[in-house]
Amino acid sequence: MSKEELKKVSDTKTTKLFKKGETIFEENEKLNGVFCVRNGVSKLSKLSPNGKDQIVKLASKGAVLGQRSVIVEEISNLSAVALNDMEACFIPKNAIVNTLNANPNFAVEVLRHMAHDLKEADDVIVNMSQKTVKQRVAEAFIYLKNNFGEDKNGYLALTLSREDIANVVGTASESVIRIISEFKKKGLIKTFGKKVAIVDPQSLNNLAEAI
Amino acid sequence: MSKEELKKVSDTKTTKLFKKGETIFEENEKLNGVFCVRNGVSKLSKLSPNGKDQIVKLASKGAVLGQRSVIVEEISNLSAVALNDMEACFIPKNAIVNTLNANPNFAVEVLRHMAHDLKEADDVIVNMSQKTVKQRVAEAFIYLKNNFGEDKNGYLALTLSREDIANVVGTASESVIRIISEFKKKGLIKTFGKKVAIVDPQSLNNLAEAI
DNA sequence: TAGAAAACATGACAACCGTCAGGTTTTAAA
DNA sequence: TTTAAAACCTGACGGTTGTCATGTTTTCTA
Repeated sequence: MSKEELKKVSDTKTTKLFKKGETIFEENEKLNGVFCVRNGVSKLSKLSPNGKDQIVKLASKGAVLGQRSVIVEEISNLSAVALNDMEACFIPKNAIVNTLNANPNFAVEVLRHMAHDLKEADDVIVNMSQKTVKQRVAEAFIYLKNNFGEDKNGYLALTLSREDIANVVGTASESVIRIISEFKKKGLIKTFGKKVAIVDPQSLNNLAEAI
Repeated sequence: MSKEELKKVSDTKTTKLFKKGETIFEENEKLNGVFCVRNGVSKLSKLSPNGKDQIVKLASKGAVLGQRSVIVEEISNLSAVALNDMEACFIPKNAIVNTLNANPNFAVEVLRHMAHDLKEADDVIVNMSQKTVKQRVAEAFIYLKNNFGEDKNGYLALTLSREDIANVVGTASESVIRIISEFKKKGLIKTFGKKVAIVDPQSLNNLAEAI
């Protein structure tokens, strides 16, 4: 969603706080507005019939949660949970709808944003179906580095539990744990508690992209 | 894309014909317009680094090909190939852009459509990552029935090669072949040449959805 | 701070699935 | 119609990955 356009609306709104682990909204919930992330990171996930959670997207500062469902006026197809303490402002549905109608450029802005999301989703589909679990874990680390950066010591700024990594990658947490220890042995990454640091980005990337 | 809105534009355009197997556009191609499917079915696929093609979507009558790329003004992230003889009309980029700006409702219509695609993509991600190949093949047959129907003899109206099914499901063609013969033995489906008919929809559905 | 709960870790094992290799059948083209 | 190519099919085999079981460490809370 357009930062400029949305800023006008969101600046008038108060900020809500969500603690780590708190649910922002659930799957199949009727949303009467969207949440604009000011701070922190949220996981957007969907429950599979087999009872496992699949994380579809990680949303951080600037991202808008629930816009898809609000626009098509459907119940949410995803649930949103805070991965760390979050600040987000709530924008009621009618504010969105009004702006969409009043400002023609706004719709196009939102459209562009959703088109981008759609492309990313296509990429995820290809990765999920064509790559091995090991490749996907490697890619997840690269993604985390590119999108959330590293702390002063070179560790990934966003720390996910093994379980969450498994839910991003679509595998079992045991597999993630095993792959992490394999990557450590090979000198591709290092860890400190739950934190992960990429040691050899080149090799990790080769592994993720290669045949 | 809105049928009403688009109809105004598309009716003024002549129809292009594509033979079975013919390429409509390729990945990384710069598109200067979109294709509106009048007849026939196209596969939209993306090449994975491992050299395999992943079919992301099947587009039939009423679908618009290339709109995502045209809207964000990027080169195409997918390639489009005709699965059978097709009729499609070409709508140049500027016609789209003009209509987007001129008609505020049009943008919202397109937005809704893209929001729908995005939800479907999310579902595909979950299926790909959480279901077994067997479940995905079962689901593919159900999908083909629901979206393209059956012929007078009860066979799926859209006949895909084993290879194409494999590319939809994200597996090897051998696996698809093996699973098809297993489904036949179990009385879930029957085949006639390349054609497939669903014999026991209930059991097939259970298999696709179950734990 | 102690105890409980959650997260992390590792081994064993079987099922799943991709690959290779060899066939047969179907399709398309000469 | 003959021939070549493509598609289909099956078996064998090994690597990958999910599951279960069990133990350790970390985190949370009373």
